[in-house]
Amino acid sequence: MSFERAGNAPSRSDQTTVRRANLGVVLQQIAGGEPRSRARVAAETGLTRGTVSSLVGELIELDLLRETGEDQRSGRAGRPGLALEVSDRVVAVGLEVNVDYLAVCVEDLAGNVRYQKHVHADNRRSAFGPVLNRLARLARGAEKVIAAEGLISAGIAVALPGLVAAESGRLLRAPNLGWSDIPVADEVSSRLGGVPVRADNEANLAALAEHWQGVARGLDNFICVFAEVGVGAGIFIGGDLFRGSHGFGAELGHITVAPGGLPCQCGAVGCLETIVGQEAIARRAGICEDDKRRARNVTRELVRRAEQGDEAVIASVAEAGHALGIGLASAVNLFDVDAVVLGGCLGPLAPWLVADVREALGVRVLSAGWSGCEVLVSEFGEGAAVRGAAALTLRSVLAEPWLVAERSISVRERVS
Amino acid sequence: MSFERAGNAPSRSDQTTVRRANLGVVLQQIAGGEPRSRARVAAETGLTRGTVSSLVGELIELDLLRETGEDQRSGRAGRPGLALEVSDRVVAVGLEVNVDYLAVCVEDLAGNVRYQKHVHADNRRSAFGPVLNRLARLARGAEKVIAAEGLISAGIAVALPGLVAAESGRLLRAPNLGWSDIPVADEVSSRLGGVPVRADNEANLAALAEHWQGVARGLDNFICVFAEVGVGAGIFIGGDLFRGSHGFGAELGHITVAPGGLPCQCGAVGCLETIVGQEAIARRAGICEDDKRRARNVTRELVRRAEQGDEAVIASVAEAGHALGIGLASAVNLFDVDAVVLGGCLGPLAPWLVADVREALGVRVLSAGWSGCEVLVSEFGEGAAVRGAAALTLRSVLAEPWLVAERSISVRERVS
DNA sequence: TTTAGTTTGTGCGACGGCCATACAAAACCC
DNA sequence: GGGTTTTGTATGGCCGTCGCACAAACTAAA
Repeated sequence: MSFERAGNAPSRSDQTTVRRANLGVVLQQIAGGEPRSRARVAAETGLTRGTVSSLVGELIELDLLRETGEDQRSGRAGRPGLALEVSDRVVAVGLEVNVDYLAVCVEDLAGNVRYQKHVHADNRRSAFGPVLNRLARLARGAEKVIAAEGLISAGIAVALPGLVAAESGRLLRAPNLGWSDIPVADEVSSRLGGVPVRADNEANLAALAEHWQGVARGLDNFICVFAEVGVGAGIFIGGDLFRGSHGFGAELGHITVAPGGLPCQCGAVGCLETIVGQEAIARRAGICEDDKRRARNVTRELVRRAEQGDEAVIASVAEAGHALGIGLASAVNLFDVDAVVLGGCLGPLAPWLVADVREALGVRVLSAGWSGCEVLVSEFGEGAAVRGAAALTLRSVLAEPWLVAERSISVRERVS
Repeated sequence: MSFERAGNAPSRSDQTTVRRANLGVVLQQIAGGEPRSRARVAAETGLTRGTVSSLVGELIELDLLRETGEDQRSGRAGRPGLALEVSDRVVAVGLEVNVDYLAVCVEDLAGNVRYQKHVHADNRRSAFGPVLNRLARLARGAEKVIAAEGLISAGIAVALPGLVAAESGRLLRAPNLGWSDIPVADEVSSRLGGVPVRADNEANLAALAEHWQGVARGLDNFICVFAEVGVGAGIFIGGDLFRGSHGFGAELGHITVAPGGLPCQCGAVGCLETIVGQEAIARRAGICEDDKRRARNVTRELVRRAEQGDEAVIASVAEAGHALGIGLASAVNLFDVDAVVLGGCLGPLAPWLVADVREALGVRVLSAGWSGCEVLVSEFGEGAAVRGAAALTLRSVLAEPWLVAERSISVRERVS
């Protein structure tokens, strides 16, 4: 008790703190745009050319940067600089467990997808053991590719459709999978020989993906709605994922939008999820269980019918858009974000609901007159969450480059 | 364009960065609890005793710390340490403009109120010029006290009932004052001879006060509802005030809780403010304009009648509690905070609405099972916002102690 | 009273980081 | 080809923390 620090006071600094911070600054500077020379990085960051040289040297040593020929700035006087780019050798593995599929991807620091696999599987009523076994098999496939191409894995993360305690990687509750209180990160880790594994909510990771390589690139404050069966959201504040005190934040699906409405699984009444979820839309549109089974993918069926002009579907989707707009307006009034990204099944359905969302936001957002809140549509298909899982690791590499040394050592030990 | 840094990348570090960070760490450590010796600070922060000695020396030089006799740890072996405490000479001035009063306070780093004044004034339809003149007169009174007692002013901040752009200190819109787009910070500053002045929303500052010296001490994540005529909120996330992208966040009053409800001033329908605001409660309780004028203070009248068992009032307040609970549940589902603080007129009315708020939160907060969200009642009366205005400056002194040198120099120049 | 043991605060040299400066290399311009 | 400009590196200086040593001040025990 007597040794705890008051509040969340920042901890002490040190010369190594300085070094680490500057390693991050330089790396992010170079990763954040086109290739740059050392001199340009120095000018942009305020560091000296000499210091940047030293930092870059260390980052090259760590395989995080590489020199790629000359800077293309033809015509100007002076010695040309050597272009520095982010390395294509350091990669991260993303995994995803969802209701009807499993997925892997391997992505490098530059944002290129180096490997990808997506397998259908009805996980609704499977026990977690066999499902995680299959997931681990996918992961080992990815590791084989990584080894074959001589890449360096910086870490593994899993996207999960439910409430996740991000620090421990424990899945607390996933109603749509029927799982509860499962230490997914540890389970996956032990199946892969003890490599460290992280886990997080799919909506959070989808938001991360949108920020990393999606439509929200460059936006530091936005909300990413991620609707499938349930409705989740990932919230970016100040360039970082907002998780709340306990990591249970952003439960947009359980905002009350219809106080006298339908009962929700969560025990309350009139939650957004009872109107906007895939199932809810399908039900209102008169799509029965048989139809769903035949189509295998509810969203695709909805899109098909909407394209054919099915009025019941179009009306149902529009109703979802309206309710979503109301819920989002509350969220925007609270978070004052620059943009809202519609993801998951809302992407394909966007043509029939964006207008309603925009209208509701225009009317209900208090600061609409000062700061318009854009409505963007995700361009990832089902891949947002896996991509985000990889991005989780990649972002932490950029923020804390010095950790790569430790990470890659542990991997090398494992391989040898 | 070519010189902007990618995203919100942290800027470069330096040895001075280290020094400044550690000055803050040491100062906050000492300010955050009972008096401590240098050795104890060293043990708690991880710094060396030597380094702490050096840092403490500089902080004493800046008048931020002082040695107060010996550490009271009788009985233990060894040389006793010299107790270090936060100085009582550095103070901040808080100002407040509200609908029916103006206020000042002078508070020191230890949280003691050194001076305080509260004057009634109907600012509803006054032009801003005369009102700010009166406010400046109050501020000069405070400055006189500061000079007389040999204190050092670290800054001035103003609490305002409306939308404020915190960086510029500009009041964008205050419906209840009838003001819009007024550079309050600059106006007050020029009336005080050019001292730097900041301005912020009253709800934000009330939240700051609750965190600084109120019921939310030690809580890093909470929402402070601040209801008077309008309903605002200040949100603390990770130990800091959350302002959103443009500083227009936390507009809890304009969350939709009754989609088919009453029209709101803001143009939307069914906003929380139409049910929970002072006027709304009074209207439902059947308190007419004459009653209000006679009582001069609507809240006190409501409390009086509720204490006498007036059923219309009690029902109206309970209805407000219910609606507030619904709105807060949405906010808690999004922000996942540890606690909710009821402030402003909700403090006195708490006995007749806390139960309803608690119940609504219990039912509607998704994570209620894992992490109970406490409902706390503010103990500040009308003083929360002024105290918060002072706290705004005091907190920044703790976080950035080295700035005090510059600040106090500018003040000394002004005085001489 | 004396002695040993413990804790505190300070002084000194070392180490590690960045900055300023100087300098060679590699382009462009005339 | 010489002058100019820009890049990248090497060197000495400055600053801040760390580790260590030491005197001061107190407790406990002989």
